[in-house]
Amino acid sequence: MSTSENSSPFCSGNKCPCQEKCPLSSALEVIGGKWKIPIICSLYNDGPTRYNELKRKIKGVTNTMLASSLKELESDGIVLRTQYNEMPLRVEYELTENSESLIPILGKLSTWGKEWKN
Amino acid sequence: MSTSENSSPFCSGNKCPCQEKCPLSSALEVIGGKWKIPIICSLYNDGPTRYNELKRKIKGVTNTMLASSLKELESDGIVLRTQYNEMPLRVEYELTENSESLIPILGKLSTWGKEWKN
DNA sequence: TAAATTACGCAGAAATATATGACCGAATGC
DNA sequence: GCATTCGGTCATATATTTCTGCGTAATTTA
Repeated sequence: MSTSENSSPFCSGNKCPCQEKCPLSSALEVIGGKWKIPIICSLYNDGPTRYNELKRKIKGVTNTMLASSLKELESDGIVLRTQYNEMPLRVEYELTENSESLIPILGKLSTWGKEWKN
Repeated sequence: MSTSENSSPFCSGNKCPCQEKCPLSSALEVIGGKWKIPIICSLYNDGPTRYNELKRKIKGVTNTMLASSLKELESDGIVLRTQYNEMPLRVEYELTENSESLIPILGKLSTWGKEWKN
């Protein structure tokens, strides 16, 4: 079987197994880690949420992890941080429009996960 | 906003943010880790492959990681290990039928990853 | 006869991810 | 006056993941 122009559905051309970073691995890095999915899920379910509210909702998360995960999600364009300079300070996190295209994919992965467990 | 019967597309009912393990996180555990995607990708592209051939194709992988990743994928039902008692020993790895439903989802995640990068 | 191939296993080290608990300054409620 | 809330930061500790290098037994190749 020659790896010609016929490219894999998820790896770039015949470069796979991935010598260079394949887009799938990149995508998995964005949503990987212990707390990213719970964060995305919570924001999707409840809309804009303040930091401490998020912390209360996501059981077990620490300040360190919540703050760093939010930062990564923000720099990856999944989460939008909005700061209102009231007193006390109000900061709200929500999903970006860009991330909307990700949700149905996660839904399918979730369904697969359910079925795969039997 | 009350979290009633209206359930999230990828988390189980109103249990999310995930107190119990959500199926999406479970799914991500199956394909997570540094080498799982390259392995799945290689097996998908090239079909049944022997251990050392796989090792040559997946650049940078060590015996420890390749062996342990293959074992996990096998116990998760993604990869099938077939041993032929010839001399020298021949062992072939390939994707299971069960895993076929996963491929198009990974494809979409990959597409998302590509677009997300711009 | 020596070297390479086969499919890995193992111990220990290094790198990365995650957790713990204290702390910040301004404001508010008791 | 004291504790709490706001949204985090920081240093350190632990846990998990991944890497390094070596070893195996049978067999084929040079």
